[in-house]
Amino acid sequence: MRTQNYSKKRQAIYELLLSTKEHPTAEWIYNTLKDEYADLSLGTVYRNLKLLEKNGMIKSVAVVNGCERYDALTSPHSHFVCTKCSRVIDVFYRDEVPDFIRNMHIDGADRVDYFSLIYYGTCNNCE
Amino acid sequence: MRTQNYSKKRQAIYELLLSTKEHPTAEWIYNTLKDEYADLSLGTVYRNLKLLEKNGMIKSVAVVNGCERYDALTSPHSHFVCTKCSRVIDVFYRDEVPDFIRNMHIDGADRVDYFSLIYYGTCNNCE
DNA sequence: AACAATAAAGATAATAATTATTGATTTGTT
DNA sequence: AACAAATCAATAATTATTATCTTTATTGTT
Repeated sequence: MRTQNYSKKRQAIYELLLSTKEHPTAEWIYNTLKDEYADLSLGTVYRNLKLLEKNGMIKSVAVVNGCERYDALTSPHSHFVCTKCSRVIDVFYRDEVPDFIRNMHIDGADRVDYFSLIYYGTCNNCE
Repeated sequence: MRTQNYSKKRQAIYELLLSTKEHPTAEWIYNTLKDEYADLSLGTVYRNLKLLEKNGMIKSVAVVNGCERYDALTSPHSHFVCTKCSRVIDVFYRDEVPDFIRNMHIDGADRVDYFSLIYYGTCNNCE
């Protein structure tokens, strides 16, 4: 039987995403993995990110400076984006918040599937 | 005296944004205005959007399908994005929501300046 | 283990949105 | 009117991403 994720490189991309809290870009993943996989190509990274996203194994959490940022942590949480260094940090909300937000009436919407809550500001590293 | 916004075209871009709830892209603005301003160029639209944004007169509210969407309504509110037709709809939350969110503790953040809350789903038009 | 079928990859070209450059034009001030 | 600064159009350049196409890797079956 053919499993969903049998290729070495796809597996490496997924595991790298699982192991980091960087919420990396395709470029970052490519640069990180090309030491181990010398023949890796950027197109492969993009292709597999799209594929993993479609399978629900990873999520695109934000577009920062025109670059898509990915996360293998798919449980509901939000993010903080540093407007100086573009760092993306996980934010876990208390249970009440999603309910509060979820009950919002939206005029013109037929069905709400999900929402994205992103904070912007300055991170610790940027003082 | 030279006011901040004295050029005809910049004024037209700003007023168009004020008059619509489309949350348009640069392209949309360009196409809408080029009837009246035959010699308008797309670069001018981009340049002035950046400028108006820097002046705080407009806001970038989301990136939908890789396109930046702008809004002249700068009072705090959030948005609904239709994942089928890319329509962007204003969502006005109760006053408590910002407070509730603002009190959230974010580990790694030094200062939170603002946040963005975006809902995704299907709009009325897309049934 | 070998083979054929299929999936995945690399290399490269193509898109698409946005930004930068440059030289001409408009605007406000003297 | 003349001058300087701001703005613009046109165009070229960037940058992130996607598509194409040929080759290589992986899998299930014999």
